[in-house]
Amino acid sequence: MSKTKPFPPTLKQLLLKGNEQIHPGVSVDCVIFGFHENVLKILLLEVKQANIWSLPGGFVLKNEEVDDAAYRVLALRTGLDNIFLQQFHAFGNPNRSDVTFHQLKFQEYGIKIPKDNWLTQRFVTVGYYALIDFSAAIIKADSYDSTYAWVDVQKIGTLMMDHNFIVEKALETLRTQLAYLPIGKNLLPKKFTMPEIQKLYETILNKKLDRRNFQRKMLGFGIFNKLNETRKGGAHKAPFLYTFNDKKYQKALKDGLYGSW
Amino acid sequence: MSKTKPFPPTLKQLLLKGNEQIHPGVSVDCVIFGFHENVLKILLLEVKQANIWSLPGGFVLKNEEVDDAAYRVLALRTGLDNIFLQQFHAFGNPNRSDVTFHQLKFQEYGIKIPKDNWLTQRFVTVGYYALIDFSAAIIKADSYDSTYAWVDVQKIGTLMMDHNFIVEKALETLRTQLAYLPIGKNLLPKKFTMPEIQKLYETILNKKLDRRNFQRKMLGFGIFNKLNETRKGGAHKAPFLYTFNDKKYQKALKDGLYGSW
DNA sequence: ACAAAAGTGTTACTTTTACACCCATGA
DNA sequence: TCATGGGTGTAAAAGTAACACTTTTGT
Repeated sequence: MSKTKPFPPTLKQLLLKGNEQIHPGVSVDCVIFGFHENVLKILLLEVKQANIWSLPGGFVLKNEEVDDAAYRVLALRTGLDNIFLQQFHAFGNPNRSDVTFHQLKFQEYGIKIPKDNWLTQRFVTVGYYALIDFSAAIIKADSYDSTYAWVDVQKIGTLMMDHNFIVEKALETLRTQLAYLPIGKNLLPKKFTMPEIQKLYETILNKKLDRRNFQRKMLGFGIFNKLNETRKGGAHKAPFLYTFNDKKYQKALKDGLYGSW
Repeated sequence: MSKTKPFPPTLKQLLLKGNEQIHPGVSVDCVIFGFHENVLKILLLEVKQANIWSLPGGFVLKNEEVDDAAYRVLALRTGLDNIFLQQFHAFGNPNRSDVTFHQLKFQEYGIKIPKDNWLTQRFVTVGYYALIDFSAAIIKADSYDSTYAWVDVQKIGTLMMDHNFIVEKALETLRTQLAYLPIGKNLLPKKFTMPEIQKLYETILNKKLDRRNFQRKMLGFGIFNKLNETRKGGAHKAPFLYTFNDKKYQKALKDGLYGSW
């Protein structure tokens, strides 16, 4: 500890009185996906003092719906509201506790967290994944003064605690749901091209798809509007732009893309 | 209160010291499916004093994996071990608290639960569903002296708190997973006939299926062994018996039944 | 012998896959 | 003018859906 910063009252309050406002033993963690330059990325925060990266997460307030806690975290971090956010799994490993994380955080202020403080107990965390429009998000690091980064899902290093596992599970869920949910709306800008959404699907599935069959299938879902504009840019024919047909998109979200059986 | 029973020390301990052993604010609830006489049923417990039915559930111990808590509840209730048990959703409504339930329970012993006791706070519950062989289960009601019943999923009345919602969600999950998981192994006896498993599928999907197409599809999965025995009984041709091919079943559980994409 | 339900196969239809040629764009 | 990548259509293959007659069993 080179220098001890003044302990912010809010942090102190968190430590001593947090348990009065915070639902005990439960947290939320968000795997926030964005798609940028044809790469699927997730938003990570760095715990500077601990020199380790983690998922954006937070506590659940007493009297707060757990889903709302996740929305709160998402809005706090991205400035975005009204987003595709989906719970995918609860993680209940008995070793999941943020002891090291919190100790390092508070250590910075010359504070040692007392034994048996509510903060150091095991937290069961509920995992959510969000699909956001990369270009619309304005990321904020948190009061714990972390920094952030968008990291290619293919190149994620070692994360805090079981966060790598959580990301894996989120990806797995996303892959599964791709088959029956209209993914893309929130990951892509309003107007997008077929090659763009195809790239998105290929990235998520980690697999090349046939251009023509992909387009036929996608259009077959009937959830797109074809615009009379093209996106110029490359040394090739300019692809058409599409938007999601909101009404049909909402229906597909509810009913799924296939009936099966 | 006609007569107050002696307050059992274990219950008293639960009230006063439970928070020392129990992970705060989190519980598990199990939707236990069984298939009997061609009807899909779930196991419900009656809270006698409250005259209301509920899902079998329980607390999570400190240092206990949440999944293990669900296994514990399942084993406690059914005597069964090594069962298909799957987490499907966490329920975090801020109103979910067992206040009435617990009050009525303790009232029976002439005890009023103090305000702010750990028992009466909101619990976030993690929902699990299990598929069990109805004929193999030996059901135990719990120390809270409830009684139990297997109830047709089509005829479930009003349950405690949000338990109806939990059951709905479990059914929905089961329906979705039917498309890519080999359901049936745990719901059916070791040997079963095509008409039996078809009935099971029809019940879960709430839809009639074509006998011939169903059989072709099922057998196409390659996870059954056809036996040289038939099940006699009705005034009609005796259907053949099948068993699951364990090796291929396990593989299908892991990889799913289709590849898609 | 009759009613009830199971065994079995074929044909039409739909969906998926594989594949090739032409066209607009920017360098 | 050329390289790049997008637009488009068709034929073969696989999978799904629809459908009828025969067989076994118990009464």
